[in-house]
Amino acid sequence: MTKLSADLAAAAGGVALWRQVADAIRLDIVGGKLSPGDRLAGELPLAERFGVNRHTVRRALSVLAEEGVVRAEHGRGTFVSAARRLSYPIGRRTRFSEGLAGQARAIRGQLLSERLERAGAGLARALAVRPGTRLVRIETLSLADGRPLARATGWLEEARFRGFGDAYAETGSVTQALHRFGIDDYSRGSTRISARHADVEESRSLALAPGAVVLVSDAVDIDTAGRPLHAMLTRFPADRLELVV
Amino acid sequence: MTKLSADLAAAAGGVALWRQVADAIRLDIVGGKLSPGDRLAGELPLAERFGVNRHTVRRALSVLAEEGVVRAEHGRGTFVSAARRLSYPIGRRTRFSEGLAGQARAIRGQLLSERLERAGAGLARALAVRPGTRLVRIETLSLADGRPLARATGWLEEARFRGFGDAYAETGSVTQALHRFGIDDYSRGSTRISARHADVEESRSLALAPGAVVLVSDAVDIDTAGRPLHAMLTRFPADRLELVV
DNA sequence: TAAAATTTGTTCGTATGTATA
DNA sequence: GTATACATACGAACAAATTTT
Repeated sequence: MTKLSADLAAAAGGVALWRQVADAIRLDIVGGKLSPGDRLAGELPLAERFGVNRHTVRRALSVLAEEGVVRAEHGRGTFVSAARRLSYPIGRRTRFSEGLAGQARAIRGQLLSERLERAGAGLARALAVRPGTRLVRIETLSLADGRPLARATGWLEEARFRGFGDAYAETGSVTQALHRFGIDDYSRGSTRISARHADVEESRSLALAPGAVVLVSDAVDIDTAGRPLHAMLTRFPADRLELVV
Repeated sequence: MTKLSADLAAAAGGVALWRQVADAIRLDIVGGKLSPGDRLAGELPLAERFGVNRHTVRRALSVLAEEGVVRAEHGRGTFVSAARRLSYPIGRRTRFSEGLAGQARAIRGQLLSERLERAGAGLARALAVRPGTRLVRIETLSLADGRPLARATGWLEEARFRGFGDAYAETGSVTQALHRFGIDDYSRGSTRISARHADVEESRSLALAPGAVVLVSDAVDIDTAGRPLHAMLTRFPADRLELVV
């Protein structure tokens, strides 16, 4: 492991050292190098490894402790408490709850808000409608065992899906809400994946560590005839979830 | 757009305000909200929009100017110079250069280093070999029109692919290097996608903006019989590329 | 049981970076 | 450009809990 002090302090101007150290340690944990129950190296060895002061390591560890990723025990050491990332499979038949079944118990989605919107150029192309078409827009949050796993924005044609938000709110699932509108089966059209820093609203709703990274999936679900049903922009916390293609 | 000062300064401790402002503006550009040639809002309106001091906006813009994303013209304003993200298609037939053909002209890969390694538990499982098997490990960098687009680490069984690094160095392409070893066709097995902050080495080799986000693809290529050929861990700059499934 | 070594926790001081007015 | 307030990072010491010798 290279030193951070000389290299990173210069390389990553604008990002505090304690945050970089915290990110590096969290990566070891969610990446599987360290398992729940494992004891981390001592504060001094860690400070040595990253080339920073012990205070800087302590601050990083205290942040990770607040996140619930590690816990410190006076006189004994610091231990890993959280587990590794969940895997969310993406393919032609992509279903959120089914994909995570077996990895988490209680998976449910909640409706944050619903409103009407006119299709702009991009959405019109994605949904194969004329620009200006009335759309239902829903904002949702999905949780697994109480932990936020996805923050999504969805758009559907209002003419066909008036009241979709209510259906989602009651069922907690896109698949079941679509079922209420007579869609028995659907599949995934395209999925575009990118990544960036979480914005303010995402940090809050996903209960994210400050400055965290989100995976962004920009996707369209289509019916069996290939017609677009549902465009969505989903943000996943990158340290809790990975996408499997 | 919400204010950053009150919300983010508290929410994203450890990340300087000028960096958050720079990231937000860069996102508008690579996300397509602003196009090359467009004029950015003035410094004072921007300061107002983000709820920060004008000096803070100036620092953000000067960083973006150093990256080559915008250029400031004395007395006229600040203009967008860089283009939006490239799209890299991922599917059963995934080929790096083919996937980007049409979006960039000169695409080539260069070999950074090659060495021998013994398979650990994870690699052994991915390549379907016994732990301890001798592997060729190659470190590569791919560029499109001179801009670094991917930093990859690849592993292949040494018994079959001795000298793979040389073949890659000469051809600049995995597909062509495999061809030299008698592999006429191959396809993509699994692909796991995650995201995180770039580490020191990645920041350097990909010429990344400090504190940047990388998309990480952990994938295995298989031959027509379904046997694993090539395990790879590829890091893409999230603000230059998106993955399309 | 007792002493020594480890490890986390706390308190000073000082220098530099960040952000505002 | 200057001044001010706060966050960041380092260094040295000491205290308290725990394990090892």
